[in-house]
Amino acid sequence: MSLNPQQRQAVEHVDSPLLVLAGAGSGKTSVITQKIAHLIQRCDIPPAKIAAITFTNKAAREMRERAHKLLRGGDVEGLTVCTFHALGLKFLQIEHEAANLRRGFTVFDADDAGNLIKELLPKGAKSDHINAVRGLVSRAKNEALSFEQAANLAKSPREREAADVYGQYQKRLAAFNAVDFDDLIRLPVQLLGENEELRARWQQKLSYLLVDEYQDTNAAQYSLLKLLAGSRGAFTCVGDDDQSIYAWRGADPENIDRLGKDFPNLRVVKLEQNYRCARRILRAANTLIANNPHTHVKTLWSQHDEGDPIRVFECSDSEHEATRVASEISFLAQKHKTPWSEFAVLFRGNHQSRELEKALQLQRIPYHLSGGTAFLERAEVKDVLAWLRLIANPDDDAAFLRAVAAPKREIGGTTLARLGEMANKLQLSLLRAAQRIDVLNQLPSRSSAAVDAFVNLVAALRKASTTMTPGDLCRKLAEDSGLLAALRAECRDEASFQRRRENIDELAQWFDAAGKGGPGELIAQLTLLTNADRDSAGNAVRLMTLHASKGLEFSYVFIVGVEDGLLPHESSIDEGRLDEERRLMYVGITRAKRLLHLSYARHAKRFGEHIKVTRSRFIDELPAAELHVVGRDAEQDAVRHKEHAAAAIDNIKALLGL
DNA sequence: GGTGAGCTTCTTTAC
DNA sequence: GAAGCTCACC
Repeated sequence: MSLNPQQRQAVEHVDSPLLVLAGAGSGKTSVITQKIAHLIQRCDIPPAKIAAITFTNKAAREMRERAHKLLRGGDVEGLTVCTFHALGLKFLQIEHEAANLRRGFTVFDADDAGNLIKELLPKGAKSDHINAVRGLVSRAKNEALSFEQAANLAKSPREREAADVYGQYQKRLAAFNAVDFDDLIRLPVQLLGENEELRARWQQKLSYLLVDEYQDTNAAQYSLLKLLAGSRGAFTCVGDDDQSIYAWRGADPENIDRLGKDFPNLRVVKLEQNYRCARRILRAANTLIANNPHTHVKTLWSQHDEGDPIRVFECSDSEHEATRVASEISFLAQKHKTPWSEFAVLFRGNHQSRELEKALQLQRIPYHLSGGTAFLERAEVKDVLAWLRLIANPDDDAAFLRAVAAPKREIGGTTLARLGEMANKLQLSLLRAAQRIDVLNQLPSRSSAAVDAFVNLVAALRKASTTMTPGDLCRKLAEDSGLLAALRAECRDEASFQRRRENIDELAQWFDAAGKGGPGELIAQLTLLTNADRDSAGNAVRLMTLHASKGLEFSYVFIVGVEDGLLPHESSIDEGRLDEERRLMYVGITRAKRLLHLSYARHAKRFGEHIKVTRSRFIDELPAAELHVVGRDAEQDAVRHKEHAAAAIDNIKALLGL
């Protein structure tokens, strides 16, 4: 692993803050991992005092693996490689007292948070409205504003309303002994900002910080970086303004320029040699991104071959498109003897994966859907998690409400409303209120017996939790709560019951593997994970969103749904945010090492209706000379592919002896 | 208090 | 065209 002069500079410069402007495929992960090695081996910094921050868990895992490979053995003991959010969580778990949190506090996921906001708004509020408020609250938090500050800064009635909701929302979170994702950054920033002793201690704890995907930091994350780094400025930020694709969640690429102002001794290194893409792919990417305004001009170049032209598939509809992509993958994999894992299919929205999965299954191509939170969103997994949350944190009302109905135990809306009222009056959480005899006595005898039975069950499990591992607790609770029995009754056939049982078991296994920590700590970590991070993908075609693909590379990349309305997305067109959509396309294109496929459908089904579709304006922005458009005769091709698919079904039937 | 028929809304993107 | 929600009925 040899470094070019710029990369070497980036690795060896440690005397002052460093910003690395790293183009796509310019080897920035190598730079970061090599720099970790350099800091440990040459600068004698203990690994436990180094933190490398990434944006996705997937990226964190990959970097950790590469660092381990590079350093071998115990040299990496204690090294922190995680996301900003995971770092914030770790901080809060250690400093929970300063944050006014009790041990085992809950991290609300986006769903929990959304439900809570919905509750705080007048009943029957439109979902637009709810989302708008939720967005505004989140934005205020991403700017590390307290609700008082947000109220002072509010300009419109809507912002004032949101600030007001923000205040109530925080009160509820505090009552639940819970935080949300945004708090994982905001609270550490607040605490470090106002508590000098704490700040000094953490600055002492961490001697060097490395931040990947720096262009995606928001105001709160930037503050966190500054607070942790302190005046020493012992950090390296690596980023690429052309790959900034998270403005919608508060990322501010201006943070790149801010760095130079806040740290006048900042050193800047540019990495412009691309080691990934064939030249034609790189030319296409450069041409596309040239349509965006730039403050930092980079010119990416590559020593690779020209490569094949970029192929553009015109399809009749998304089913046709999926079938065609699957066929092409099958064909290329055989022709070039390439493992499946060198293929990726990228799309704009998660819902687009369905059709692709169907087509891949039909052609018996192994695939792995990454990103998304499908696993954690399964009903049975959420149920078990709700129980665990409630056991770890008796004030978690959201968990109470889910657990109490999983399975059904004769406690319905009326009883819960009554219980909620009394809990409110007594300023207690639902579970604590339900534990009181005076409260139970106010309920009809049948209901109070049911509630009492539930409370006792939780107490028994809670007691059990002190002597068993979280994994075993998981299994015990699924049994004792009656969840498994209800699941068995609910499922029509044995196979689907087994599948769902396995999901619960997988959760238990995750806890077994996660090792140390009480259930509360572990659930909090789990909440931050997405599907991609749970299991190794093995030799399978990767299916993921364009956002999730950032930082990865594949020999063969297919981008599907390259249509106006999808990519660029409708709402981005409406709000005039085309630049970010273009960067998203740029990210997708630059994932490809050898061959890039773009495809679009001419007809689509939207909300059940058929509509006509125009191909993406971004395709027209690509240099025509690098493109090879295939399948203009889409209708005829669709028929061919349907026949192909039918034949595939026959094959499977034959194999199964049907 | 639980259940199913019929209604609406929904599609960005992620920690 | 699915998932979630409301409301009437058991």
